[in-house]
Amino acid sequence: MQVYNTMARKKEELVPLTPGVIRMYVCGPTVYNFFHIGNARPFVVFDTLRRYLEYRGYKVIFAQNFTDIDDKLINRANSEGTTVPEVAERYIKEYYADADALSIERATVNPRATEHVGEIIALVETLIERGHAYAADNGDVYFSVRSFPGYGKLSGQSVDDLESGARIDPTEHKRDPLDFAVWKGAKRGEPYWESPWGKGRPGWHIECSAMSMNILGETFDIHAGGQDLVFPHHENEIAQSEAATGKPFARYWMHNGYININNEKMSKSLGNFLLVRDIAKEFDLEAVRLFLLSAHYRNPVNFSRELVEQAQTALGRIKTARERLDDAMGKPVGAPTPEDAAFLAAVPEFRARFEGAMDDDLNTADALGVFFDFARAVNAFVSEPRGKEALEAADRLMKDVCEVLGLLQHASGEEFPKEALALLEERKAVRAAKNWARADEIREQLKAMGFSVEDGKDGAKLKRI
RNA sequence: GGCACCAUAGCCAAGCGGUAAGGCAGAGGUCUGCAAAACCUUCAUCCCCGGUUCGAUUCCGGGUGGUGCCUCCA
Repeated sequence: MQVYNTMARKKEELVPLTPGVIRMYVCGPTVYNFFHIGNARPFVVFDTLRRYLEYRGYKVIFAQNFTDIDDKLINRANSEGTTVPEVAERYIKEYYADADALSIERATVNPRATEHVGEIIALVETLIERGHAYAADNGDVYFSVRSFPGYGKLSGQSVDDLESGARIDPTEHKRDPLDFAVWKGAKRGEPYWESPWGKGRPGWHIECSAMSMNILGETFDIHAGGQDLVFPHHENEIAQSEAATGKPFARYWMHNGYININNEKMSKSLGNFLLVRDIAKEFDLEAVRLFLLSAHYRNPVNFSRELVEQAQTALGRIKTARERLDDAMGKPVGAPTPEDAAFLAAVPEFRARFEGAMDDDLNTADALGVFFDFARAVNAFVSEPRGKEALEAADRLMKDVCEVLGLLQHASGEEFPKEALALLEERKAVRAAKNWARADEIREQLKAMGFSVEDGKDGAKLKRI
């Protein structure tokens, strides 16, 4: 599989450190609120990468952190008159609720910064010992950017260019404006941990270094996140980690593009961010997932209600193909036909095309194109009774593709209300009697109840609209 | 100023040297009591100008028009 490595600025063959095992780390949410659609993109994209790697037979050790201590949590706790752990606990729970609705699989590990403070302190101590960090007199500890020669290698910035644009916050005690905090001395009323530099808490960047290296090792395979994390977050992670260990940190850096809202950048400062929780009130989040996968992950995408509606309709196509295949499997015909043989021969071709797309830097847009081609072939194929073998081959590919893309993963065993079923029965009777007026009336009634009726060869089917 | 990115049909979006995937919307048709769903058919020479090449949407140069990072942010 080829993967675009931000560090190399090109696609590279993904070769894991340990054959058969992929160790990957994705920067997770700061849990001070529900997460927004912009957060959702990396979660969905790299969940899909993880699913595909597992489909390919890798054992994937997937770590995604929760940042559960920082200014935003402290502010939230203060404004609510509650505590930081209470805020964190609440939004971690809500993270899982939204993630589940987006069919994002649970990570192998979800480390929390507050559970790794000991390791963070140890890492800071190492940096100080090695001359890469220094304690300021206010209890802060800063990383000395100019002590690490490779600084800027991920983002392609030179230290001198950065220097000219840097600002110095007068409340900080840096020796160099480029330096950044790896440990923050506690201010009055803030949560703190005891450390060799007094009471304080971890800086943001150091958390990810400490957690990723502790869980995945000093060198691991993939580190991923949103494009906006390239600088400074990931640049700083590299500096801290490699300065401390003297070894390469992550081997492949993957970054997803932005989401715009109605053609406008979504950002905290603009205040136009859209919570996944709110989108879920109007749309099936699986449609949102499909929408997110319908463009290549490195390209920017624009989010609008119209586009999600399109995705929702497209998702319906896939659902229909799945249902039609299920129906056909319920009553296979005995002897294989030439059509069966032809279809059976075509299935591996679809699979190969799908894998080819995914192998090419996770080209989910292309892969979806293959999937829709396949769905059409399935729909055409099952318009007549077919042999078991061909149907099962279709079923396996359909399941594999859905599993990799994380579509149609929600349990569908929904029950229709009794009244609806009774109306459907009545309609069957009046249709037999060719009472079309009453039949149409019932169809309207069902529509008002939220169901559509589709008359097929084997009777009518109810569908939730 | 430094570092990157993008420009493909009404909308969204792949492709990136050999003559334009897929989805949504639209048109015609098959099926249907009528619909719906499904299927079939149909719907683009790829921002502009140069260059390289037998051949360019695809490579190079120059424009034009957008965007991002360099500051908390996925």
